[in-house]
Amino acid sequence: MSEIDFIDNTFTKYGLKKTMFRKELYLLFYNSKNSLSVKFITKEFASSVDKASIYRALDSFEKSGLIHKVPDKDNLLRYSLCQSECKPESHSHDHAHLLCSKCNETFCLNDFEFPVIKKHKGFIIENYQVILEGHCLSCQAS
Amino acid sequence: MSEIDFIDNTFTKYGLKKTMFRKELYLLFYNSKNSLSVKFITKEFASSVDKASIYRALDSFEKSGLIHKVPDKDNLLRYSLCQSECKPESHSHDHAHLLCSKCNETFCLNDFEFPVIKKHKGFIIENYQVILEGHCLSCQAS
DNA sequence: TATTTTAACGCAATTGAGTTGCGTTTTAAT
DNA sequence: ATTAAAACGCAACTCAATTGCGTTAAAATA
Repeated sequence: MSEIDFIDNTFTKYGLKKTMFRKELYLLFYNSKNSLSVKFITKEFASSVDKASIYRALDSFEKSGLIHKVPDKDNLLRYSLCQSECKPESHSHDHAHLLCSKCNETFCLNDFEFPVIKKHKGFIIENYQVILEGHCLSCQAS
Repeated sequence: MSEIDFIDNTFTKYGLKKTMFRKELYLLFYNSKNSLSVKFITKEFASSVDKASIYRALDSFEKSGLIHKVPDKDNLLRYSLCQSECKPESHSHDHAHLLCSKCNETFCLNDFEFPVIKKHKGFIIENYQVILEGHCLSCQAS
């Protein structure tokens, strides 16, 4: 299956309208190992796409379960492709995120194991968010 | 020791200038069980204090090790009193935070234990941030 | 294929949290 | 009492993110 067909199928599956820009945006996520910041995406599309369209597309991708928000040191919007199957109303992102304090990049640690606790001192815990701050591989070398 | 004396001592200890507003702000933290948002603080001081002064005071409190940032669902600034002894350049906040998705309140879980991992797949981990989303005690009743 | 419906788009204006510059006031040091 | 330093109020500003609206492109229907 070609790249184009793959995207078409994915968009059909998730009920997304197939516009030029949105297909290219998805491709950007697909070809990227890490998460993408709005700033990066904006640069990538230069002046060809309005920022409002970018924000709306990201929002729509997230709502449909294609991408998910990832934490950012400066509290800016940043997204990453969902690894597992996510649905509009049920994202399952119990994986941890690593924030590299040198390059400021965010990595999804999909295989990071964390003890699941449902209750703590009466609190009912439904969701985890684990952020690990440290140094990524490429930043240790330098 | 009276409340006033206590605040005076604390400010002397942390090298903070004793202004009327800052002492009241500290008292607000001291008398509050949970973390405080800037919005709440602003309302509390109504129009008597400028928002710039609030932001500057919070910043100064944090830098001196009196309060620490806590996560917020909407990524807004929110602070909480440091429990343990913190110093300007060495905050130790390895406790988890609970975000109640009903009342949107944030709680410090100072006694929450989690495994300390220094390395994961080559990443060097220096700091943790654990956020538990769920329901607090008072919101379970309703 | 032509027509209608629906959602995405571009553009401009707006929001709102947080910051900064600056002259003035208050606190602390001398 | 005088001087130095930090905090204050006010206004202007920054910048990410959002919203309104008329236009354009994609999907549904005839």
